[in-house]
This record gives sequence, structure tokens and C-alpha cells, in this order.
Amino acid sequence: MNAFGEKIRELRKAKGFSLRTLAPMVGVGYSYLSKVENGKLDFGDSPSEALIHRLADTLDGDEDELLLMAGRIPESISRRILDQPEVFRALANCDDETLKSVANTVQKDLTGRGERPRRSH
Amino acid sequence: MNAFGEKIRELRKAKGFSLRTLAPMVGVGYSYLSKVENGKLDFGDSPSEALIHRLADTLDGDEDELLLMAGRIPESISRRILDQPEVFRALANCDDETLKSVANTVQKDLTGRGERPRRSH
DNA sequence: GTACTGTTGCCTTTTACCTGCAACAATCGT
DNA sequence: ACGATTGTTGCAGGTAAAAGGCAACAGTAC
Repeated sequence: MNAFGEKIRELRKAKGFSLRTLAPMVGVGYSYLSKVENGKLDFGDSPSEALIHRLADTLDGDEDELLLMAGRIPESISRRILDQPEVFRALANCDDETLKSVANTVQKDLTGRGERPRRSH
Repeated sequence: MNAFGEKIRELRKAKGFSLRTLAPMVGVGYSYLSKVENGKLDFGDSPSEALIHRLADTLDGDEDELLLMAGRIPESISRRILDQPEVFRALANCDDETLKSVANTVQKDLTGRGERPRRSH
């Protein structure tokens, strides 16, 4: 469990950083970072959105993916929801079948506008 | 502006409550309620999710509608997003055309209005 | 006037998110 | 084998923003 922490660790290792090296880069203490990776935070099980942002930046991770792993809704998504609430209320309540068919409808349409994924991984 | 506060006021008036009557019913001070309705909170422009919940309850309002008006994502929606992130990431980035067609696909699946469908996962 | 109503400025509490050390075990290069 | 580096964990806080409380005020209506 705790996919988020494991993902962070994976990204960090990929860069060859130690906890004590990375910590000041993202502006936190190394002990806190360790707890983040192991899901042992005093409260909750994910750090602030701001820290996730800096981690994604520093480690070249996909910010939205990380946010979702941390149980948070990325702004790119929430913006769209607040803009078109009815659609998403329907999507929240429809059955899995319907949602799946929606997935297929939309899947190849990533040529659109707005935020494009900023990096590949 | 501040559709949320106006909606609360509308619901409250509909019930014939004064600020001082409603306040203890939802567990806050009357002065705070006034600020909520007028969008004059010290910070932000909407109260906590917990308070919105109690307001919806007491005033027989649609909780999710109120949450969305307050710029917050209802749990019914965020639960679905965290469960099926890829679909919603696609939906966040697709063009309005596509989203509209999605709306039509899903539209008629609202037969369970009040009760949220409990699905296993 | 007095009995309500709503408004506003300033104050306190609570919570989320960390800090920072200290002490420890494990691993590793030399 | 030794010190250096790495990660883990407990604890004892700190801080800034979020959330809300209190009391004095002003309008209206009886």
C-alpha cells in the first residue's frame, strides 16, 4: 500500500538522490521526507499540495498523477468540474459500464486544449 | 456574485428562519452565518465542507449542488475520480464537443436521484 | 421604546503541515 | 574493521491559514 510514497521513492532513486540531498531541494526536512515515502505522517497520509508540486518538479514526475496517487484532485480536473458540474455529477452516479464506454469515447481525443501533460515518463 | 451565499439565504428564508435561529441548528455563530451569506468571510468565500453539509441537511438543500457552488468537489465525485483517474484526466483535457457528447451518453442514467448508488470496488 | 432583524471589526481556537533534533540500525567504500 | 553515509522513528514542539465566536452597532416594524 501507499503507492504515492513508493512512487516518490522510485523517482528519487532514479535521480540518485539521498533523502538528505533531496530534502533541501524541495524545502523540507529529511526526516519528514522519509515519513512521506513510508506513509508515516503524523496526520493524514500525504503531504501538502505545494510539496507534491515541488517534488514533481524536482524529480521530473507527472504532477497530476502524483496528486491523484495522494488522493487529491488536480486543478486541471476540478476546474473542468466546476465549469460543467452537471456532466460530472452524472458521471459520478452512473454505473461502471457506462463510465467504461465513456472512457472509450474520449480516449483518443487528447489533441484538445488546456493543460497537456508536460512530460513523458 | 457569490451565488452560494445567495442560495443559502434563499433556502433559509424559504424555511422562515432568522440568522439567530438557524445558527445554533448548524452549530455556528449567527455572525458567521451572516458573513457566509454575504461572502464576507475573512478568508476565501465559502465555509467548511462540514458546515455546508449541515446547512444542506437543515435547509433541505442539495448538498452536492451547494458544494459545487462553493467551489468544492463533492465526495461522490472525487471518490469516482480517485477510482478511475485515467478517465477523468482524459475528460479534463478533451474539447467541449466531446464532453457534450459524453453528457448525452450519460444523461438518462439519473434514475436514482436521492440515493447514491453504492457500488462495490 | 423594545423586540426583533442583519452587519461588521476584532479576537480566539483548531488544524494541517511541517521543523529539528536525537538516537538507532543497516549498508558500503577503503 | 572503521568511519561515513543512508534511511527510520519518536517526540516535542512551531506556524500560518482556516474556521469560527463575541459584542457592539444599525435598520425595521410593531
